[in-house]
Amino acid sequence: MSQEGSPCGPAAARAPLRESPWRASRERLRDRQVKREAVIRAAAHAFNRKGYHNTSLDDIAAALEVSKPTVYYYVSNKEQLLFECFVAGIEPIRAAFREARLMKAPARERLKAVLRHYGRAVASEFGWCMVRAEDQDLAPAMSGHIKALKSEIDQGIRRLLREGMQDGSIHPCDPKMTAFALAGALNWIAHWYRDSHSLSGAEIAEAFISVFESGLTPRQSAESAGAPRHVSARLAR
Amino acid sequence: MSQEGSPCGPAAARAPLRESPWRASRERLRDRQVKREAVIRAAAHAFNRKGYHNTSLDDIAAALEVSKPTVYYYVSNKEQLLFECFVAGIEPIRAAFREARLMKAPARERLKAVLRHYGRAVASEFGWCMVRAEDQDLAPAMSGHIKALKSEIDQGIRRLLREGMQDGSIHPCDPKMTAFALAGALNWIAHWYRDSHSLSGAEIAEAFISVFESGLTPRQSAESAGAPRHVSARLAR
DNA sequence: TAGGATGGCTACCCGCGAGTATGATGCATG
DNA sequence: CATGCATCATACTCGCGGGTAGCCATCCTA
Repeated sequence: MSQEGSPCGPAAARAPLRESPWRASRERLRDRQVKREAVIRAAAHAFNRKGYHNTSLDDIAAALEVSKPTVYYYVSNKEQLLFECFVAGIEPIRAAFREARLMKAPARERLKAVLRHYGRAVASEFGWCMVRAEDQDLAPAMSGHIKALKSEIDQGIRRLLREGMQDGSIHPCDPKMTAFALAGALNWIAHWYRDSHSLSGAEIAEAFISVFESGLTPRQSAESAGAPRHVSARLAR
Repeated sequence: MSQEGSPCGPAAARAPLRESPWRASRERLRDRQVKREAVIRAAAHAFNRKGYHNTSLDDIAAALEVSKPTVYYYVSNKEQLLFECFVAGIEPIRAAFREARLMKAPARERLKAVLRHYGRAVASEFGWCMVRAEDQDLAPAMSGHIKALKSEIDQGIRRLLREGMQDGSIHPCDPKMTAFALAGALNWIAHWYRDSHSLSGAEIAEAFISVFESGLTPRQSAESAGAPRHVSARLAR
């Protein structure tokens, strides 16, 4: 996805047999897919910079140096464009959950692995669209899809939290609220990560995870410097 | 702000002297202020439900059972309406910082106090507007104001974190990233708190704070139930 | 080389919504 | 009663932007 020169697997594999009469048409199909993705990426960038409502399809077309009907040739309407960006943003997170399910490790480690991917996804070029795809902006059908996908993520986090509380790797907590807190913190990355790209998505995720993991209260099992003296563990009330 | 019957101080104080020829005009002025606030609250509610861009001024006028020019009689334009909602949302947080500055307690407690107010503010009727007031949607002037106010909050949190690390009440951490994580989690409340009002803003803030405070990793200084056994402190890497 | 499929452009339609011109009503003052 | 100010409604302008109609170019296939 970093450059357009990434041919999707099957088409590239069958490229050698040039005698097929369908070669050209398959190539065109692949070209079309590449262009379609370019449109979606251009939309994502525009939404990033100016927001969904402040981006016109003329803007997107201009960024691609084509005209508006060309954009409409690849996507049916603006709403679908947002939806595609959303899916592109959220898919890596779903993949992270599938991956985590195969890990044989305590739930806290599996959760951390998911959150790492989550953070990277939010900091990616589709992060903004994923995070900010509002049900208010979309017709009921798409809104339903998006809600379902978001809920899937949310439930996945809650499940990992519950599993962690069972296997003892996670401190007892309210899974719902905790999942909201974790996801919220990570989602919010999309709001401030546009201009200041001083850190990579992975680095941000790592920093956040370390906060989530140990919390604000100092631990006497000092693993860093710090000298909590007159304030030891829990102070008031 | 909870009801319209809250007369601002000075006007109410001078109400007894009815002989003043300016009484009527002052009363009208107060009425005007009350109505203006009603307009702003109506706007906030509409923005809550449908978002800024999907709310027309006709909608707001209809909600107030007046016509559009009436709305324009109290505010100069839509953008200013959003700005007023933003300020109404963020002001309690600024107040919380001022209040915290007077507290004589470890920084972690002062921070918690601020975060409690923060959470309540985000869950308030202006929370959505405060959180979602985009610089992209506003002219440079207002955008600058908003950015400054947001930055003020951010810097305030960072300062409390640093102070906490100095007085030993807060675990060593990167103040910038940690502030982002805290504010992000709380900001995100505005996204899911619209429909499901099962918890109050204060309750949510409390739940979040307990997550931030102790983190996910179980502590052997068990203050809750739970039996972290085979996984004691820090597991891998 | 004809004919169809693919890909693209110019030029348009049209509705929505921000903002306004104009004037009516009512109330206080003189 | 006349004047003036405050308040609000009807009815409008107008530009932006989503979406489309219709036409042209190219290239593959027969």
